[in-house]
Amino acid sequence: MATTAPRPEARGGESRREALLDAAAAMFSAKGYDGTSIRDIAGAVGMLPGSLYYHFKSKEDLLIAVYRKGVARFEAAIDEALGSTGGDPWQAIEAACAAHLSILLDGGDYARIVNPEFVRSFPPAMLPTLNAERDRYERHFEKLIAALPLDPGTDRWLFKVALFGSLNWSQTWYRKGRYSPYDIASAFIGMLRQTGA
Amino acid sequence: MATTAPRPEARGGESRREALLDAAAAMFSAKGYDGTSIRDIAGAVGMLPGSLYYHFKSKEDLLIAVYRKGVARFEAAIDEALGSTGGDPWQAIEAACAAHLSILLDGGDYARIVNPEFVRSFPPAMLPTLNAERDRYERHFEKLIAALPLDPGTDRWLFKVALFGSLNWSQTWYRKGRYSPYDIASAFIGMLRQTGA
DNA sequence: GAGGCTACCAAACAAGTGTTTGCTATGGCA
DNA sequence: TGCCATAGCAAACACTTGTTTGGTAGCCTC
Repeated sequence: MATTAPRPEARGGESRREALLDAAAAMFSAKGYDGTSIRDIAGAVGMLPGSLYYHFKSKEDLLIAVYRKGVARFEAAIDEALGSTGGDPWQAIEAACAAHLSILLDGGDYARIVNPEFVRSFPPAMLPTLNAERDRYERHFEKLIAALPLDPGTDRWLFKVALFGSLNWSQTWYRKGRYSPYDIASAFIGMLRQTGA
Repeated sequence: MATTAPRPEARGGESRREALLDAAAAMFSAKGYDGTSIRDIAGAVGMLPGSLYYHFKSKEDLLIAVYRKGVARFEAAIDEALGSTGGDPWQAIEAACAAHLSILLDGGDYARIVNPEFVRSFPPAMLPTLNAERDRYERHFEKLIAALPLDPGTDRWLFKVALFGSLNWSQTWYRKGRYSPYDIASAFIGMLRQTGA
């Protein structure tokens, strides 16, 4: 919970804003956007509700900031994963999937918020802003899929949504222990791999 | 919206309860559980908020009733689909997937509510009740997967969650027109089918 | 035609919501 | 020493929420 905050009581500049973000991410992911009140979030960092409005101009503004941080984590993870992969396209996409899963499943509270099905519970007015953010991320995968040697008849777009479905759905059933993110990525890609091999 | 209601102004017995369920399903699926108020639902059928409590003892009670109807639609659909299939296990699961998708994507408002990611936005106390309902449904698919001739190394449980992920995720991207539920089921099973064939 | 059941109205209740406002203690800078 | 931005407190505002309560019009039955 307490990140590496300098001192709790310090009149600390950027760290207070960061603490609010952490608290918001934790409570949004645990109780949903509507289920979390400004009072909850402010209270979690020892602040009064009104004071939060010094740092964020609205509750929606706070959510957007949390969401952006979430997407950034995913992007950083696959950037790193793709940096250390050879030229084999199947190996590349497996690495990207493993990175995606490791953030989705063990990436903390920020990651849980990026799930589109979670996003549906947000105020509809925010959807365009948030989706644009996520679309950019998904384009990395489209490139990787374009490089795969698939059967000629395979619809690559359907391939993408099938893969993304399997990956993102794992949030629903995943529990720590039995499978690692890498196990899952390897198994899923294995099931799809026979195609054209 | 207006189903086949007898007469709007009728002091109608069971049909009024049904009308409330329809309105609740529509609004829950459109604006979420928290985003929908008792006043919205009652107003949609020309009722005052307090009157709704004659038919349902609480908002949660109403949600459970809607959810039950949703699950029932899925079960009826695959029961029917499996009734008219031959002995080929791949054909059977493809038919079940198509039935599942046709309800998920074109089955109206009730179906949208059954999605586990949607359920996460409900009051946590209701989760056990709702999940038990859904687990029973998923067991149909486990049986179908058990009958598939897969590679020896394939983890059938992971196969199930991968397939379910692909299917249920389609709610996120599906738009009427381009692909039919049957197209999607056929393509997804096709991608997984090479295994052991 | 009296009683009771069904289905609903009308009005309120208490609690919680996001947000605004006015004010103040603190610390750096000139 | 005086000034000003920072960061937050304290208290209220206007509104919405799920729910309860008391009453009542219409119908069916005896």
